[in-house]
Amino acid sequence: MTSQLAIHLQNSFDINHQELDKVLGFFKYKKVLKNEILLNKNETAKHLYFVLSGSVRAFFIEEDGLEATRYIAFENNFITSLNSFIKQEPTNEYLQATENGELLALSYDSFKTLLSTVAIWKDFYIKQLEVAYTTNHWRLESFIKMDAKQRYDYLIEIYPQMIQRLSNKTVASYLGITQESLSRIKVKR
Amino acid sequence: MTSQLAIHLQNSFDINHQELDKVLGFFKYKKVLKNEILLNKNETAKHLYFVLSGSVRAFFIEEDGLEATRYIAFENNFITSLNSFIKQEPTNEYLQATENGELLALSYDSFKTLLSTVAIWKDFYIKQLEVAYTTNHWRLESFIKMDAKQRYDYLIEIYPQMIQRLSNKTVASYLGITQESLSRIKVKR
DNA sequence: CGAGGCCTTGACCGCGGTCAATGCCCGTGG
DNA sequence: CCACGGGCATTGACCGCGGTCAAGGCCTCG
Repeated sequence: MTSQLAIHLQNSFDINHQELDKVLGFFKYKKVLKNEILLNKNETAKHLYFVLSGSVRAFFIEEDGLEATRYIAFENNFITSLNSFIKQEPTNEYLQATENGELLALSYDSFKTLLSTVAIWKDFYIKQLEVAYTTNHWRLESFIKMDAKQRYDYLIEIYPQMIQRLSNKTVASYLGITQESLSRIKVKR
Repeated sequence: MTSQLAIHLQNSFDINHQELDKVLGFFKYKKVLKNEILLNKNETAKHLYFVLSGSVRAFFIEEDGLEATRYIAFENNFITSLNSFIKQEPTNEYLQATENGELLALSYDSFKTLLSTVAIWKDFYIKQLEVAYTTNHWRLESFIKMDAKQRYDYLIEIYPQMIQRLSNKTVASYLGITQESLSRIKVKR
């Protein structure tokens, strides 16, 4: 089950077989059901997940009870509550499977071990941080310069799978609007 | 002039004198005037700046001509157009001094050299990425869950210097609102 | 087959943007 | 040193996007 991750890593890094085996050995397979919670608010993120199939989202709940989705990881992407994972402090967000699927989980301890024992793992981590930063940066920009309809149109262009595979409720919470607004936007196209 | 940076690095890292000297040697001193542009849209970010005094902001211009400020660095903080710097691709934002001040500039080539020759520099870079990610993450969250007045109140609490030292126009563009709205918010307090 | 969650539609409203006018501050040059 | 000009701040009138509340229909799953 780790071959999918192996391919992913080899595509991104010049990693030799020894290193690869050592890295893969630390990941644990995990099956998840739609709506299953992987991490709760106020807990500390103890795992970094690699999505083999299905999808996982990170979201937080506002005072008024509305959900806001920060990030959704599909196949071959990593996800965790990064702020919490980095500092090993309690998180303010939830991780939840948005479809039935399969994951590979890397514990924080294993992550640290890899950082200090496998040289290339530092480069991997840097790459992850760069991607996470870039993604977030782009999202912030889109929130500032686009209205809801523009964000929706752009999402269709960039991540059509998000609209196809997820509920309107989840998509709306990712766009930062209510279900009702999303519903109205869709008829206007 | 590099002693200020030396202190900053020693506070954050277990860096020895050899490494420190090597690192400091790559930074170049630069005096800047208020409103001076350090990087233009469509250029590639060739430097990472450390702010000795004054402040520098990163902003982009929306289609309608409105400015949106992404980040403002005060004393003892680093700034660049990170997406552009990482990939050495053209940026879509501007870097501008918001006060008269002094900087230390590290070129991209020097940065790469440090990454491959000074082991601890990788840790420095990881730390920078983590901080940049965390800052951006927090900003995105504040845009989603707070209205303009709440963001302003929070800014006063967290970065009072921003309101004290910068023009309303700049503060408004950082809050993602117009000058007029900021003006109205201030009388309401 | 029943129940609860999701989606849609309508009525209403408030936050923040737009446009415009005026006043103020400050840097620059005669 | 003063006069001028341009950018910045404030205030008012107006409006539109998107949120809120409510009702009704549909789909899914137990």
